[in-house]
Amino acid sequence: MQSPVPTRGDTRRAAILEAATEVFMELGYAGASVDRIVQRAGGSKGTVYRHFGCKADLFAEIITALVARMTAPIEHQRLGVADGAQDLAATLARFGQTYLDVLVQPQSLALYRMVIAEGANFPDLARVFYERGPGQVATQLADYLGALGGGELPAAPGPEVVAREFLSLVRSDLHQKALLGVEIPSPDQRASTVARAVALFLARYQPVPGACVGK
Amino acid sequence: MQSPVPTRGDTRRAAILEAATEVFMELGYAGASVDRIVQRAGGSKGTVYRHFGCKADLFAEIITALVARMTAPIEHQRLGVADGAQDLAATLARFGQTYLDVLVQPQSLALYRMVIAEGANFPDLARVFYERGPGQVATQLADYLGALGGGELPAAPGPEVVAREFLSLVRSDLHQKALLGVEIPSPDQRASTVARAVALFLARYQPVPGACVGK
DNA sequence: TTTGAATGGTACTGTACGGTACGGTATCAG
DNA sequence: CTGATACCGTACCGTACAGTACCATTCAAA
Repeated sequence: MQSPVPTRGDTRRAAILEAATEVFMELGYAGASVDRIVQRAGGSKGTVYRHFGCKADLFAEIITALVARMTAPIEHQRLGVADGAQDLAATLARFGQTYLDVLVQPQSLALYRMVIAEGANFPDLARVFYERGPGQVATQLADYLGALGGGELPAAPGPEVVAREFLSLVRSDLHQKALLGVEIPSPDQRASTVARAVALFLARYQPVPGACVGK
Repeated sequence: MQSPVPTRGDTRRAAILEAATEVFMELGYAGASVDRIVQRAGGSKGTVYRHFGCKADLFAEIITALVARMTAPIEHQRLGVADGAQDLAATLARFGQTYLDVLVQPQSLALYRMVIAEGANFPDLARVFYERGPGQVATQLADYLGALGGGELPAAPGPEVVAREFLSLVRSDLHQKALLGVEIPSPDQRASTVARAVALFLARYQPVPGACVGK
């Protein structure tokens, strides 16, 4: 990938990225000044512009890095079909819990706020954020559900739609409230929300064998 | 309420409010300059400051007005229990459809973006927005569901939680995608999403009489 | 018609920002 | 040791912004 021994430039670049990430997450793109970033990173303004060209490019690089960092714990959840379908409930619960925990952590909230706030000024960035972030998570879950086969889940609307339904149940309104700064949900709240999402989801898509399937 | 014949000050004030609303919704709070608002409203800068004091106060007044305007079509849906419970599906569908249509219209999206973007700088405003906006809608639906009685809906988690589950199903990920500017959902998409939300919701909470209630 | 308040137009102040220029200094390869 | 390159510190430029000051004009009430 890259040289194992970081040059001086690499160190400086990393320090600027780290400081800028913090400042951007605290103040947003418009609210963060380059001078403030330099102040936290140490060093000089010219170095920032030599490495990143302009404030917008620095921002773009940070956002894409943050998306990857945010989705990492979720993508790391390898949704194996081999476990068998009777573990569907447990798998969904685990996946949903990780998803929700990631969503409401402060860094994710700051990232969401930045992308939503600057979406009009950085349309490409907003698209990349969605595709590599929420969209990717939905696709991951959809692939798992699709691989389970039609035996368990009715393929009526396609696994993508079903996956998005589940994820929206998991988000509930906790994500919205957290985004607005109204309330950060407690771990208990999150756990019970996930549990209810799984129950509601399976009540529809995994009827007990022998039960009457409505309509 | 107020004098039926508007004074000159009233008309001027209204014109400024209208122009400022447009500019704020297009450019956000930080991106909108007072000069730009004056340019669109006509008149002079001094008049703006005489009527509203400062930019932040003007913004606050506009946000609260927008919340009321946004929720009006939803609150206007009087959820009557008298219709009987067999119309639960139709009621939910109608309510959910109105809710989703309102959510993805450009003005609502602009409002959400502004509040999320400036939530850190206007924490009180964010709280008011949530309580009088999404929170109020959820309460409205919860009151209806609660009034239906335990016969139809198991009061297990309380109607508030159940209402929020339904609304999150209706939002699905359409609201998120629209907020990010990735995709404005078509009327067909919205309708089918609402239909699926109702079906999924009722499959759990309104089992066909005589059917086996899982667990 | 007169009088006082509200308005329009414009110029202004102070400040903050993104970005650049430049001289002195540290780092590293040859 | 020598040269080239990157870095630091700082000063600077142009611009944009929120908010104020001032005066001529317009409006509405008496």
